[in-house]
Amino acid sequence: MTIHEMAKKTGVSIATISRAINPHTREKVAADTLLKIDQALKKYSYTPNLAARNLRQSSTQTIGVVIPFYRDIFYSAYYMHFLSGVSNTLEGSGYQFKLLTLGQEQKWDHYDFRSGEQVDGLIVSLWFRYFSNRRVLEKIKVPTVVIDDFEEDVKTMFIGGDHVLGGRIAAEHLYSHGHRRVAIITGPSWSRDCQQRVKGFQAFWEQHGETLNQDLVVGADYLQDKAHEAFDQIIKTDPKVTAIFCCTDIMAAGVLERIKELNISCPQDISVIGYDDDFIINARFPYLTSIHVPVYEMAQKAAQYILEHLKSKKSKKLFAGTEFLPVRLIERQSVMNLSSV
Amino acid sequence: MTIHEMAKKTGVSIATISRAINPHTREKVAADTLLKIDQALKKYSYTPNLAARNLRQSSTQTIGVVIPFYRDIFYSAYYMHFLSGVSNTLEGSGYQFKLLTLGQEQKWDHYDFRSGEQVDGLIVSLWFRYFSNRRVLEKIKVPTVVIDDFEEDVKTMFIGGDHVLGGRIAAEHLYSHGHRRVAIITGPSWSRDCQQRVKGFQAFWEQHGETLNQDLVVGADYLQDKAHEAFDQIIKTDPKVTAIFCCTDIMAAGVLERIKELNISCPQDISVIGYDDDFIINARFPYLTSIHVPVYEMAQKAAQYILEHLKSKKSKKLFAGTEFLPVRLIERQSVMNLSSV
DNA sequence: CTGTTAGCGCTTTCAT
DNA sequence: ATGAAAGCGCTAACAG
Repeated sequence: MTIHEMAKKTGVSIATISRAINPHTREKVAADTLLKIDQALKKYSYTPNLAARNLRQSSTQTIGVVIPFYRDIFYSAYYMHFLSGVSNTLEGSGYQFKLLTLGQEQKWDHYDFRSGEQVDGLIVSLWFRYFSNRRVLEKIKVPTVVIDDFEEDVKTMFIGGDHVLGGRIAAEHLYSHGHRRVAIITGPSWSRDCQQRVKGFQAFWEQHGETLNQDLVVGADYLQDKAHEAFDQIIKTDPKVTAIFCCTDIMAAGVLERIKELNISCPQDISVIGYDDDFIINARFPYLTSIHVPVYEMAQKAAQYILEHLKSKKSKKLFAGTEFLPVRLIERQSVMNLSSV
Repeated sequence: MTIHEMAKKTGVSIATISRAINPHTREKVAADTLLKIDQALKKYSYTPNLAARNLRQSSTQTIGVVIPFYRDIFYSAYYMHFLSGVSNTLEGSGYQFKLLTLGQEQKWDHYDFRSGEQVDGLIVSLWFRYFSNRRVLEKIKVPTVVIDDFEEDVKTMFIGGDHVLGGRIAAEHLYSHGHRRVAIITGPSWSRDCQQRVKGFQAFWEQHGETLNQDLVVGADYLQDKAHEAFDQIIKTDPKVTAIFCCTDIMAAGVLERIKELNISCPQDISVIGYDDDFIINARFPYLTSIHVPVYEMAQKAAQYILEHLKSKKSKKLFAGTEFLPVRLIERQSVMNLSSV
């Protein structure tokens, strides 16, 4: 069923059919003609050929979602929340989303991010620096919003969590619970996210007249196993540490495991606070106090921005800006209140 | 950059450019011309307009993946494995995949599953009967493979787990560990999956001269909470039950919770065997013996079938058939060996 | 080996 | 309010 066939069936021209099937031109066709056409459309269950439409309009009505596609990452619920957010805001907008999975960086080159090509807009998750190649981002020619981590000098919209705030919140929670000798387990050095968390934490700490022993800020590369060692090192450096701020739930999980191995207990002997509010980790250690990052909302916002930009075709140039959404503390039972003792 | 512009730049015709950019026609172009063209392509970073190509070839080079998109479901790792499987087999095939999320059934009507329209093929997950609307499936005009659950009379390819086998394996495991008084917690009555599991279990049981008290086969609607009640009912019916086969890990989790509440222990006091080998549940109850369903492989196979069918354009008609992949026991520590006592 | 040409199905001026 | 016609960028059949 093409538009031509429909024209023949109804005895009008293809132009009229076209007007009838496009919401914004429907009013230009007479009511009775419309009726006739609609009936025929239903009768022959006609649907327009999108490729033709896309070609003609140089747009695809789909926005691409780029995420790294490795087992470990993907199985965290993080991207599920992310996809839900995108999906739900796109629903009913007339836009679809297409998942562009990103195995190796080289795959980027296969995509050509021009308008009307494959996608009209893009939401890119740059959780891992590995993938955040400026050269690639600069090639993109459609409105893009970057999630999670960004390149300072690339002009795109960025939406992320306010991790300075997160670090601050963690610090405050520990501080208000009477902890003074604390340690931090952070991620790899390139991780801007972790830097921010640590920064926020330290800022609070110093503002309250405490000094943080820099030897107690140890990295564990986002790795659960490495957190074991990090914990050992911390304990060796200062056996009297009462709390550990882990920049990632996965590393917190490592600490919790190690703690169990060593037959000491959390929070009685030592407090732990995580970051990410990771569903999976939370299933294993349902008592882990953590900082929740609003991925779902981030995704929603990202999709909304792109939608708005696409609909108001005023400016051709890509928008830019950064937005940091507040994170919040999820208090569970892994932090001991020392003050009340 | 269009093909015309490239033709002008290189001084050849658009036909030659077209030949050069399509792998299967490259050999028809002279080596030196090819060189010249390739340089120009790179220089101007030309990429063909997919909409035009799709229109011309009536194909989209993308296959659609339809999954229900509700928070609870989506956050189980099940669909992550599923997507990984699809993604990985599609990688390098020239096909992309597009995630079609399915909120309300009505959304189906928005999609028009004709070849060259939006997708060239379809992988549909019908985990929930709710979504499996025959009318809709029959509308689909591209090669389709259905995953998880199927309509008996709709002619499509189906790939699922062999759940009769799964039930059998569970039964055998319990039996060989000396259990004779057992109960089953099953899903909602419409669930074909659960029916099969129960069927397999019962078949084994009867083959070994045992009779299964039908009052001990209770439903819990796939719900964790309802499994609490189901457990209570079982215990009330027969306090001497030694093992429970749960048709779903999520229901097993409910049982495990209830057991803990009642201050009895698994497997010492009662054995539990789950089904699905659910990552999330396994994080919480790492000792739960369960039946693993090879989702990843199912997805791979589904993608492969579609790919094959698409590449050999011999038959236009959709293929059909059913394939049940073997499931396997993942033995952990929730089943007590009564024989060795 | 290369070029010319038709046309995929649609939207959109421009006439009427 | 409707129709005629151009053309989006590409591939494939045909001719040379």
